[in-house]
Amino acid sequence: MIQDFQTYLKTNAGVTNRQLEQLQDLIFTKTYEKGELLLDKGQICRHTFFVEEGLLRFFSISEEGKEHIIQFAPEGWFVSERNSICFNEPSEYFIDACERTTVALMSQEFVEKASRVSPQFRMYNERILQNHIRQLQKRIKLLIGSNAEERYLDFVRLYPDLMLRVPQWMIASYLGITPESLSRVRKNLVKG
Amino acid sequence: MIQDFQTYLKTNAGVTNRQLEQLQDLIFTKTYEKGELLLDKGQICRHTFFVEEGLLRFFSISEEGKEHIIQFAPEGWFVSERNSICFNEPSEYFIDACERTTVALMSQEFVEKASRVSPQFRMYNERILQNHIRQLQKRIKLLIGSNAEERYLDFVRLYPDLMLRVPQWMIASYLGITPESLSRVRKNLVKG
DNA sequence: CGTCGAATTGATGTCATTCAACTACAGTGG
DNA sequence: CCACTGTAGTTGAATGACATCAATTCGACG
Repeated sequence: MIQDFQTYLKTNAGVTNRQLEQLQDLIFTKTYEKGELLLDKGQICRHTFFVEEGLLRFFSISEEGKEHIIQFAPEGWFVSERNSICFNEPSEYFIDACERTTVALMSQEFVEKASRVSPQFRMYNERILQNHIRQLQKRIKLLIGSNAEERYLDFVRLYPDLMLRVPQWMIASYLGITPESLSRVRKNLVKG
Repeated sequence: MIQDFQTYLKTNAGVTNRQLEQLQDLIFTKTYEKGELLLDKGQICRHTFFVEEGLLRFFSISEEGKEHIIQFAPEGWFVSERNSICFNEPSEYFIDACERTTVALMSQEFVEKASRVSPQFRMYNERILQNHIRQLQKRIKLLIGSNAEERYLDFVRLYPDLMLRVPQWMIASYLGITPESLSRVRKNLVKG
């Protein structure tokens, strides 16, 4: 599936063709190979990424060297390191590509100009933030209130397609358990 | 400590006296007694609450009847159920007062008008959202990557004053562990 | 075919939960 | 003023969930 950035803005945010024209010179896309880093820890993050095709992964690495996946971003999703973008601090997180991925790059300049020329964009952008908060809160609720099995089932229900696209150990890392544990959870579900 | 809403907007968001004047008829405050509900599950949330004095608690209750605290809101913090406000859905969460609490009520009408008359307010409001997302991401990182002790230490470091204001079982509920476990974690820290 | 990473499985260990008993303390009513 | 009650917090013993470590299998790919 491909999700063209400008088409997305038109259909979902209600941005008009005229408004888009004014933004043309600030819209860039870029393709990253599987495994390639879009953002390294310590870097200042300059863009919000919109995924047109492929899959990104937003994660941290603990002192013991373990990866913890905070978020997946498939087609039609946004990711960025807000610490870094808003407050000009070095990133605490990594972003890389789980598959060959094409993204639209939204600089702060783009976001500001788009917000100025398109009230629809500004509104939609805020909606995105609100929605993101909802999701994160729900995830926290699951993490503090549910066991591995329930969290896995919720993941499957929410992101059925990701199931098929990401290796199991990444799902385990997203759920906050070990790959071995996830394997056993799955085994239990099949026979149970 | 008291955090007057209008003073807060002036100092932190850069809202001017003139702008505030235009908003006077949309600003209301209300005081809730300890234990009183500000938002019940199933209700539609009509306001974002700004805490002027006291302490609020944003939480859910599982099927087994256990409370899971998603967020605390002491003086100078905002809380709301975004599901409910933005998308007009019945709330999945509760908000209640841990202490006698005075809040400023921001209706959607207020937020919209304030955003119109005060670009500073609009910008600040967006910053609040961005910052909220940062925090939630950090909390998720802790929940999937750290054990009870580390999460507790992080909590103490981040919210030293809350330590003294909320009962231990609430902190446990926030950390995603049982009160008994938290008691043991604390015991270990003292002797260790 | 051989290699490498992903996934499974078993044995064992660790951390947190559960259940129950007990202490401490604040509030209530006699 | 003291007994009664309820809630918070602590502690112990048993259990359960998930982690760890090690061995094996599976499958993709050069």
